[in-house]
Amino acid sequence: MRNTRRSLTRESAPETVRAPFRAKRRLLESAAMASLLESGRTHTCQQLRRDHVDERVTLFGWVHRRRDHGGRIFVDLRDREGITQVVFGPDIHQDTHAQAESLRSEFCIGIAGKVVDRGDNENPNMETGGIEVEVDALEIFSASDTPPFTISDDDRLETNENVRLRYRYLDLRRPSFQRNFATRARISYITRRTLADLGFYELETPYMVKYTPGGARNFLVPSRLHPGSFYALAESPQIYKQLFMVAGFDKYFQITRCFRDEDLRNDRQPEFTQIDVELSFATPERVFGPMEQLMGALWSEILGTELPRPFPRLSWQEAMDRFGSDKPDMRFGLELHDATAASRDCGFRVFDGAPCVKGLCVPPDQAGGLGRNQLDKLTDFVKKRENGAAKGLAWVRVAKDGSWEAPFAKNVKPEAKAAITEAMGAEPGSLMLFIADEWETVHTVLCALRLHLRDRFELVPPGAQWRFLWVTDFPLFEQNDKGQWVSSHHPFTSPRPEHVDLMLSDPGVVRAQAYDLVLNGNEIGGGSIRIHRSDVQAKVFTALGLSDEDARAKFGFLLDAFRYGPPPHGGIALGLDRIAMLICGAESLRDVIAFPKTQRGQDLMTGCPTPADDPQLEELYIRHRPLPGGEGTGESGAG
RNA sequence: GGGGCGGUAGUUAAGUUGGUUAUAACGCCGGCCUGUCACGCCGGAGGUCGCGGGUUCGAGCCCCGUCCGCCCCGCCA
Repeated sequence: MRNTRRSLTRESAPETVRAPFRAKRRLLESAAMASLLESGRTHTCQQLRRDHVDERVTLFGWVHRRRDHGGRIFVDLRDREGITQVVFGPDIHQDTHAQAESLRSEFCIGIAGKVVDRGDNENPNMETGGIEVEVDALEIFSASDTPPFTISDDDRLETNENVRLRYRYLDLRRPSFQRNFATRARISYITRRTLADLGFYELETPYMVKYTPGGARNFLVPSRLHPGSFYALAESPQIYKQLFMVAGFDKYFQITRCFRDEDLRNDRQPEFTQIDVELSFATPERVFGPMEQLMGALWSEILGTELPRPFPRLSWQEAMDRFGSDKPDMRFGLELHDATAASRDCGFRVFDGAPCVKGLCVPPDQAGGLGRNQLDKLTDFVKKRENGAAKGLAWVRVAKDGSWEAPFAKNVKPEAKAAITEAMGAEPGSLMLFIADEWETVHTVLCALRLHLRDRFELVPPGAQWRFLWVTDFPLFEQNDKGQWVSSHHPFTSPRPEHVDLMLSDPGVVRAQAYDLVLNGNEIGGGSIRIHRSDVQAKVFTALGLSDEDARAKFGFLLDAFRYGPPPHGGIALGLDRIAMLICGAESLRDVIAFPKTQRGQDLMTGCPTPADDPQLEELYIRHRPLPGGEGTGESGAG
């Protein structure tokens, strides 16, 4: 449907006029076909330089752009490596020049000819701009419909994402994508080489696994052989890699796909790739070492950057206190300051009534950029975060004499003002921004505000900075919205040994031997030391409110395995897609995943997911309920 | 589940208070052109204004609903 009109305009009119010419050209094409493809290309479209002048070369690629001057036709020939200008002319080769008149964008062709120096006509904007190829043989491997958008990295030709996703194979032809996927391939290669050299076995685990409750929502796969039963797509190889340790494999890694049926984001896809690692006789440091080595190899070989090692470590508590985040962006300051103690009984009801009062102190040189209007916008910003958890933003401008300019200034006792100003590290001209609320709200909102100001004031100095960070000692448990204790990481995470006895009496303070690898505010990996002692595991299940029967039903096979001499072990999983995104400088995960899904989980190219046929469903003994808002016809496909 | 931005020619966009034949650029088609490199010049074709309903003498524009894309919160390590 979509190309009918275009092909008509292209084909119909000239077909009659040019029929004899075309017949002749077909003969020429078929004659060339045998030779060029057969003999193969001699170079890529990136290689030729002045050194190659006078050589006879063969290039294969796509018509990137065509400039027809009548007596001269210039074609920019593009392959995955680069672009080379090739030129046709009657004085170079009469028939080939005539043949080249039919070339259009994205035709896939092969050319042969002589490399010539462009002399004064060189193009300094092209790496191959010093030369061109004078073509004496052209082979059109295949023609192309007019592409729906121009294959280019030029911002001025930017196309809507839905169109690009529908023609993903064309979008991927752009030079920037070609580069990203070349980089991604190198990341995979360097990862395999580095970890293999360190003695890790690359082993595979199943994708179709037993459903385990908790954590992310699973995709389900119905079993035909067991009607009414389902596999789950693995949300991670977690349990299997632990069983590898029980099996005595000692060190394992895998570059593997994981599946999670949760809502999508810029940096979250329903299927994504992890570098999954586990090792026996592990301590956190024995996990960090190889991972730092891996990161070092990636950054060194791909970006030419030598990362300072070891990476800094920060406890979860300190990360939260100072940055309000368990994945702080360490490239700039603007840390959180605690004014809770200083503002006790200060007279301002909002502060007095809050369990936690903390804030950011914007230094004088940036504070000037925040007028009343801007502050109102910041207030709106914080009110909208976390489903509107924060009730407002309190701001104070510190005047030259240290006095306060703030809507509520006269409510606050003078001695409290001084104490708060001091606690915030403010000086004359500073702007203090406070959130007074529950501990969690204060920190999450200030974290969001901190990142917002980072972007607003461009607080990250220009130039690539890579601030890796290990965040350690996460809480072992957290409370869900029903007040139940649940695992922060997963139930096999080991508590710090000295906290084992606190698990039942004071679960909230127990810290886990769990850690995240953070880079510039992005979580790029996370892992833990696992529990290998059944008495400790039993206490965790008790703390989680899991009965023996429940635990056996859910994880019986693992508990059984752990009765046979499990080694102490631990590991980590790194997000390969996110790492690729950061190394490539991409803004979205979609830029480093070849065939991504949209935010609603669809593949716009294939149109999936699609309703299943009745016979398929019948075979699986599946019948779905009436669809929301529909008649139950399964009508939910793309429109 | 919630908030925000967007959807007009193949593509990117403009479109006034609701008013006659919906504009432009790029692309496409035809012609010309031997040094372009975002080639240039002349001519031409191309529209279900996302979809459905409503208000109106009249809707791209106003109202209601709905679909799709992106960003964010919840959710998710």
